[in-house]
Order: sequence, then C-alpha cells, then structure tokens
Amino acid sequence: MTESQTLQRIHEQAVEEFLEKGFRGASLREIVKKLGVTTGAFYGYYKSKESLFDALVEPHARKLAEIYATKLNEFNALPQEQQIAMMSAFSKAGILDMYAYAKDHRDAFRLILLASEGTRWENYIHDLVKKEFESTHQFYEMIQQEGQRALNPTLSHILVSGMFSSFFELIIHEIPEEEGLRCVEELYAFYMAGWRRLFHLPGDQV
Amino acid sequence: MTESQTLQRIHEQAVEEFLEKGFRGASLREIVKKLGVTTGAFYGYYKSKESLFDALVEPHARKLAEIYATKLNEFNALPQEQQIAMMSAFSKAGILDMYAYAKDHRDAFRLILLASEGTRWENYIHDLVKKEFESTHQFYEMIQQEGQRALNPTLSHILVSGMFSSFFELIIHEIPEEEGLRCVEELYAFYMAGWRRLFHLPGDQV
Amino acid sequence: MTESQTLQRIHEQAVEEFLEKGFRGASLREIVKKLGVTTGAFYGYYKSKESLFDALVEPHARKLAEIYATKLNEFNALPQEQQIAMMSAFSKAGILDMYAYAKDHRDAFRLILLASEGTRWENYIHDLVKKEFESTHQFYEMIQQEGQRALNPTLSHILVSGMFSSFFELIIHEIPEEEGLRCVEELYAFYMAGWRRLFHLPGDQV
Amino acid sequence: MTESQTLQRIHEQAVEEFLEKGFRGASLREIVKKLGVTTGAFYGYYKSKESLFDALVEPHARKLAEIYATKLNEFNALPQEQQIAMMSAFSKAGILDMYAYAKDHRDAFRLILLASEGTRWENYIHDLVKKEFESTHQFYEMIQQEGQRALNPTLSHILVSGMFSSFFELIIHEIPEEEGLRCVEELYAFYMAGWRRLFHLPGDQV
DNA sequence: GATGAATGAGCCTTCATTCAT
DNA sequence: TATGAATGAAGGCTCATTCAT
Repeated sequence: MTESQTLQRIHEQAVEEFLEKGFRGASLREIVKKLGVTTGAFYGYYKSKESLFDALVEPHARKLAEIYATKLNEFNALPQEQQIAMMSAFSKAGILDMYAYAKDHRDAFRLILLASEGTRWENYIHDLVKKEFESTHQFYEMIQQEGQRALNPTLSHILVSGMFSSFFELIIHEIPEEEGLRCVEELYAFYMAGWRRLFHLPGDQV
Repeated sequence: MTESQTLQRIHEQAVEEFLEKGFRGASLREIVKKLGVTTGAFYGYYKSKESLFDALVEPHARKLAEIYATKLNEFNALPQEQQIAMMSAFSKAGILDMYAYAKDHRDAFRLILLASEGTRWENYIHDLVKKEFESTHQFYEMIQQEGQRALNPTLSHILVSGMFSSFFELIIHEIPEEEGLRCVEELYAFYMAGWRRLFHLPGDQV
Repeated sequence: MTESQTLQRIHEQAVEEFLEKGFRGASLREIVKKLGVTTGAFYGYYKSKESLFDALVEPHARKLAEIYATKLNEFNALPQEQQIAMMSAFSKAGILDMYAYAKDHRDAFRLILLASEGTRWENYIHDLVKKEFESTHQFYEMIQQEGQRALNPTLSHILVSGMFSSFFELIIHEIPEEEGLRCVEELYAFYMAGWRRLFHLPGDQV
Repeated sequence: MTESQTLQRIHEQAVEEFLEKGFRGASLREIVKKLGVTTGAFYGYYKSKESLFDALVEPHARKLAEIYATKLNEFNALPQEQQIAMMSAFSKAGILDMYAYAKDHRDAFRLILLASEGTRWENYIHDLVKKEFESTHQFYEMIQQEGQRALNPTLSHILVSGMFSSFFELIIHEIPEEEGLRCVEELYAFYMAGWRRLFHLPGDQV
C-alpha cells in the first residue's frame, strides 16, 4: 500500500520547511497552509510536530546506524590478524555501504545534519563519531606494540569528527552517483593513509 | 571601567541558554529570570535578542576571519616558488594563529557552531570553508603541471569541510593548551600529507 | 453565508474599544477578554490590530471617497455655464449622496474621526478637505472675472475645513434620518450663501 | 526668573514628539534621549507624562477659556436691545481677542487639537462648542418672536462646531499675523451672515 | 539637578495542539 | 479523513515610573 497523497505532500512540504527554518523555526501551520489543508488534517497522520520529524528521519537514521553496526560487528568477529590486514571499522566496504544507503535518502540525513536542533536527533552524528572513536581506540589497543605511545584521544576524536563531516557533506549536496562514489573512495584513501601513519602501520593497497 | 556586573551575568547566562537551546529555542525571559532581573533590565543593555547574540559573537568572529584573511594575503603575496615550498593558505602558521585566538574565545565559536541557526552567523563556517576551498583551487591551478588532472572540486570541498570541522572540535571542547597545540600540529601534518599527495607534490618537513 | 458570530462580536467590541481609547490606546486583549475568547481566536480572523481597524474602516472610507470623486467628475464634465449655474463640486446632490451613505455606516466614520491616530486613516479628512479646496479654487479661477481679486487660499481652506467638520458632526452623532437630511440641506444653504458672496455670484435658489 | 535651560529643551522636544505621535504614542524616553538627558532628569521637573502635557497646555487652555467667558459675560450683562444690536457671544471683538491670544501660543492649541487623545483635554474643543451652542440658543430664545420656529439644535450644533474648526485651523497652521487677522474677519462675516438669516435678523454692518 | 539601572505591567503576536462537527 | 474555530501558554519587546547614588 502506498502512502496517501496528502501524507506524501505533507512529507515534501515538511522537509522543505524544516530545512529552511530548522525544527524549532518551522511552523506546522505554515506547512499545512502551503498544502491547502488544515491542521486537523495533519493531526490525523501524526500526533505532534516532533513525531512528523521523527517519521521523516527515524527509519533512515536507524538503518544507517544498523549498516554501520553490522560492518563493525563483522569486523570484530574476524580473527586478529585479519583485522589488521583489513583495518578499521570505517573500512572501505563499510563506508561504501553507508554511502549507498545515505545517498538514496538524502532528505532524512539533511534533516539530521541541518535541522535537528531541538529534536532527539541533534546528537546523532556525535553518537556515530563516538562509536567510531571507540572502535578506533579498541583497534589501536589491539595492535599496539610494546613501547608504542598511546593514540592521542583528542586527536583521534577530531579526526573521526572531520571524517564524518566530509562524508556527510557528500550526502547534503546533490552529487551525481558516479562522482560521489569516486569521492568516497578518495576520501577513504586520504584518511586511511593518515591513520596508518598514526597507527605505525605500513601503507597498504586499498 | 569594566562592564557592569549585570551585563556580565547576562553574558554568562545567555551563553548557557543559547548553547542549551539554540538561538531560536533560547528564551530571553528565561535568561533574565535565572539572573533574578526583569526583561526591562536586559533591554537597557541590548535592543534585541539578536543583538545580544551578536555582541557575544561578532567581535571574535570578525577577528578570526581577519586572522585567516591576513595569513592568506601574506601567502598570496609570496613569489610562486616560495608558495610551493610553504604550501597552502591554511598553512601551519595560519592555523596556529587561528587556534591561539579561538581557544581564548571558545564561547563565541561554540555559539557559532552550536547555536547560530536563525542568526546571521549560521553560514559562518560555510563561508570560511568556501574561502579556503577557493584559495586551494587557486593554488592548485598555479602549480598544476601539464597533463595533470584537475583537482576534483567535490573532493576538495569535503576535505576542507572536514578539516575545519576537526579544527573547530578542538575549540568546542575544553582542551588543555599544550594538548590542543599538539593536536593542531598533528592535524596539520595529517592533512598536509594528504593534500600533498593530491597535489602530486613530494612530501615535506613540516 | 453571513459572517461568523464571533467575527461579528469582535467587530462590535472593537468599535467600542477603539472609540473609547483610540487605535493606539485600544488593547486587543481587552477586546477579546470582553468577548470571552482568547487572543488566538482573534488572530484567526485578522493578522494584526491594524488590519482589524482597516477592515472596519476601509470599505466605507473608500466608498465615500468614490461618491465624492464621482460627483466631482460629473460636475467637471459639465459645460462651463452649467457649472456656474449649479456651482461647486460639494453641490447639493453630492453632499446628499455622501450623507446617505455615511449615515448608514456611522461606525466606520466615527473610527476615522475619533480613533484613527496612528493608522493610515489619520489624514483621511484632511485629504478630503484638500481635494475640495483644490476643486473650489479651480472653479473660482474658471469664473473669475477680470479685475476680481483672487480667492484667499487660507480663508477657503479654513471654510472647507469647517464645512466638513459640520458635515461629519452629523455622522458622528446618532440623528434621525429626517432631521439629518434637513440639517444637510440647511448646512448646504448656509455655506452656499457664503461661498456665493465670496465668489461674487448672485444668490440662487437651492 | 526664566525657566531652566533643560526644562525649556524638554518643552520643545515634548511638543515635537507629542505632535508627531500623539499623547499616547509619544515616548518619554524618546523625548529625553533626544535631549541627551535621562528620565531621572525629567522626573525632577514633572511627576508624570500627563503632567508634562498639562504644563504645556493648561495655562493657555485656561486663558483662552477665560477670554471666551469674559466676553460672553460682558455680552450677557448688556441690556437686551444692545445684545440684539451687537449679536452673538462669538462676536467680532471676542473672536479677535481669542485669535490674538491663541496665535501667540500655537503649540498649546496644536497639542489640544492634534495630540490630546488620552488626556483630560481631549474634549476641550467640544466643551467650547457646547458653551457657544448654549449661549447661541439662549440668545435665540431671547430674541425669538411669537410664531417663529425654534432654532434647530442639531443644525446649530454642527454650525458652531464647524465655526470653531475653521477658527482653529487658523491656529494650527503658521499664518502671518496680517493674513490671519483678515481671515478671522472674513470668517466672522461669513458666519454672521448665515446666523442672521437663521435668526431672521436683518443683515448688519460688521 | 541629574544619573542610570531596574521594575512590573502591559503590549501585539505566534505557536502547537485540541475537538466538535 | 478533514475542517476550522478556539485554546492557553509563551514569545520578544516597550513603557512610564522609581530610587539609590
């Protein structure tokens, strides 16, 4: 069953309004007014402004987190030597999977990135960063050799943060499939080279 | 004469409220209530909620942009060979200067980064990214050798974006001076290595 | 369909409040409180205090100005001799038409006359006076005979001003139809006699 | 002793502000701000906004009412035949005296006429009109001859109202002494002729 | 005389939400 | 499904006025 036409139009208009003014600045009455329907109509579909935002964001936010978690688990399940050989949860396959999903649901991630202040999604990216940060350190500790200095947590935090920022810039902007993929690969290579040096690992073929 | 005590307390409380709820979500009444004064008292100091935000942000936002612009101009004034030797406007000296300033005025940049939606500062970081992006391409064109491929603008955009994100993470969080400096240097080295590869330049000592 | 009962009650109460306190002194909250509704209810009908005032005033103000302009145009279209014979745009037919309309929409004109300070209607009467003043002088110039002195513009201004004041006093106060009409006629005769003398015209039968 | 310079400047600025925005719309803080002083300074001179308006208006409003009353009393003290011979309380001498005073204190009367809504002076003109109306009727009753119709009170009210409007237009506008006087005389003649007809009196030399 | 910080009440307006129809 | 009138709370802001200095 496809969603009702009214519902679909609400979604489209809501995305526009939220992106333009942010969750807090967006006006429900403005959304429905532009659609030529009334607030009552809206409340037949959702019970609040927040639940509308949620409906737009939640499925895709969850799915992306799942993709990330799945790849991470697969990686963690590998024997240690293989982990070293393939490196990092944010491995090529993982980032490509994430990109493949996110690029098809741009609006949801735009909302998270650009309009989620005041919702439960305002920390979504931070949470992703945190998980990646933790898995990075876990990995480093595993491969850390005697006498090697600890990984500077502040440094790794800001690097992971920048990495995700770069990645999501690719989602925010409308970029043709092919070029997007190329950029993801280059972004991956860019960071991988940097990480390997920080990890005291020899360069590898990615 | 130093600023009145009430004004100072308004500043402190405002920073807290803005950071917690964003510019739009922040309530002037809430700010003054926590101070134990009335809205009228506030309007003796500022003529609007926006002008309060501005007062907190503008001087430091301007100064940082100046520091950036100054370094960029200095770099552009260099003869071509020296530019190549020292590379990129976001060079080590520049980024250190910016850090030295920004770390002393964390609140202003936190406000820009975390609470500026709905103000004229909401594009501040984007604008910095854009300038850096342009100067990067300008530099690349200068050094581009025959037969070399153009720099992928999408890639460079997302990298610059990530670089600034990393940098400002350092500002957002309270980090001891010494460690902050170390991170800036490492961040610089991390990116410089990546850029040099993209620019087809030999590695250098930074 | 007739206007909603709430809207009608808003109108009635607004007229009362505006007349009592003037546009500036009137309080929207007071108006709705007396109606037993909330301010939100009001803003379902009008988008501002000014637009409420406008809705009460505009249609009738415009119509009266039209009636005046129409009569004036008719008069100006007459051949010169006939104009002299019938005299002045503020002629009997015109003033009677204006009275017939205005007496049925007293509230609108009361608002203009007694409560319009701070609105775009505050100069409505002055503008009418100005138009009549100009048409009066135009007429005088047409009939002016060689050697006759010019009409004193200050004098004619204050007379026109007084004439309109008298006329609108009739509108402000609740006066039975029949008596109102008689007064308009007498007012007309009163002024006509005076003007004819100033114009050096022989008395006429009006 | 002349008034302090600050006080004088308050007066000048207040007149300007009141005339521009009306009593209700005028802002005390705006007045003092333009003067470069503080509200505290103002409250050293007056105890309220209303009392400032009063100070500007009251002396001249009272004086003009006195001039009017004095002339009226003088007239009423005359024997009946003389009253008939000279006619009307608003006689030539009276109106000239009023003009002589009012023209020298334009600002006070401008305030009454244009900016008194919300003050105790908002009915000043109406009150003058009322007194004149009463004295007119009193006079008419005295001279009324058997079989003559009563003076239509509505008509006389609107005529008196118009007469005062004309008169005060002369005060509102800055008019050179000589021309103002001429206009008063002509205004007097204009109305006198009309009244005489309504009173069934023969024309006279004015 | 004058300052200037502060009050407290009030203003117009907008909002998400409800509910009888 | 949808209407649309209404709620009640909150918002930013301005005002005349006070008072310790």
